[in-house]
Amino acid sequence: MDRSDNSAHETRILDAAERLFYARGVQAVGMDELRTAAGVSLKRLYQSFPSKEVLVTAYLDRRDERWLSSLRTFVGDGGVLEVFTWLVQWFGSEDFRGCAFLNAFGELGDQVVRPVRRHKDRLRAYLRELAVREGASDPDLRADQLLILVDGATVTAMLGRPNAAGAALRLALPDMRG
Amino acid sequence: MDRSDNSAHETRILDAAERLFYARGVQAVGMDELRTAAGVSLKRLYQSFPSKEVLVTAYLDRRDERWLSSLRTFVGDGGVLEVFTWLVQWFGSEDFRGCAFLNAFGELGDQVVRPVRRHKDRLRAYLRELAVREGASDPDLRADQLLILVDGATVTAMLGRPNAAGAALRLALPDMRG
DNA sequence: TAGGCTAGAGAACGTACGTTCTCTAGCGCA
DNA sequence: TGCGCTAGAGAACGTACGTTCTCTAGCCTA
Repeated sequence: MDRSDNSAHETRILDAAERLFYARGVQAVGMDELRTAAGVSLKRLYQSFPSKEVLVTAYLDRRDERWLSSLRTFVGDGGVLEVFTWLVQWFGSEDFRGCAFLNAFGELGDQVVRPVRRHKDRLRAYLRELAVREGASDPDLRADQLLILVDGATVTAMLGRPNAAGAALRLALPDMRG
Repeated sequence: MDRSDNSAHETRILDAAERLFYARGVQAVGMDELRTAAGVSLKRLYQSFPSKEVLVTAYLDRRDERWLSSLRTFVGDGGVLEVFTWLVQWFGSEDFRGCAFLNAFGELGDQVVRPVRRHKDRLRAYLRELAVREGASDPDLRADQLLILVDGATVTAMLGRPNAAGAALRLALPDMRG
């Protein structure tokens, strides 16, 4: 079995891990259930990821990559308005359950602080780019504020408030109409 | 042993539960460690709270009560500025580790959704009072926005950004100086 | 065809933990 | 003094789960 097959297995494992960990939390999902969902043997699962902790980190890192690049692609040359439009779509998706990174941190604490912080740092860096692009007078403050609005809207939406993204958008762009 | 002694035990148990659950998460703390920290026997622990799930709910409900009444007391006749001043103090406290309710929800999901939602509903109701008091034209929207700012600042502060409360305050009161 | 390598299925192992049970010491009271 | 009640300490039980081990079937090669 060659390298490309191996990474195909890793992909299947990470797909299952993301679906299950995000939907139900890390500790609620056992390695055995994960093996079944991924359709690989326990042996191969442990060959690909030598412990659950390693798998959790890999899950978060890949989610960071994909989540941010989905956002970037959607926003394109746009700005803050497009960010919140993307959030509305995300919040409305069937399996939305808040921020995977905040949830993981609440559950596992220091054990995942590195990938969680990395994700939020990268998100903030992107928001700072947008702040610069829109000509903010203090891009660092603006980035902090946008991060607060994105995370605040996300956790509020998680608990079922329908209009979280809209309310946050009006704080981000107070001069908007509508 | 009479009723008042019993509730003294419950207080000791809830004190230990709050300290340990908040600091390390619910699943990371076993009933045995909790018993030791509270200084009661396992038998009494289970007499007071017949299962861990019941104890977790009681912990959250009591924290809701105390957290909100601490905020209310501090704010007094004041307004949004005082809310964020209180947040700054909270964020700076030694054992701050984000919002106990959001952390519990990330960890336990539907199992705690009732007390978590209850807490956020009560917080939003209080913020709506403040919105009315300050003469907001749309108190419901204003309450949603303040809730987003409070929660957003809390999770951002949890991950180590120093000025979260300040940045949020400037969104809440854009005309503030300083 | 024989031999050995690989991979999968799942049994097995060790540990942790929620919950219950047992044993004993002390105390109130006849 | 003897009896019974209570409470505490911690052993014990059952289960779940992370991780490793075993067994077997198939396949590649000489």
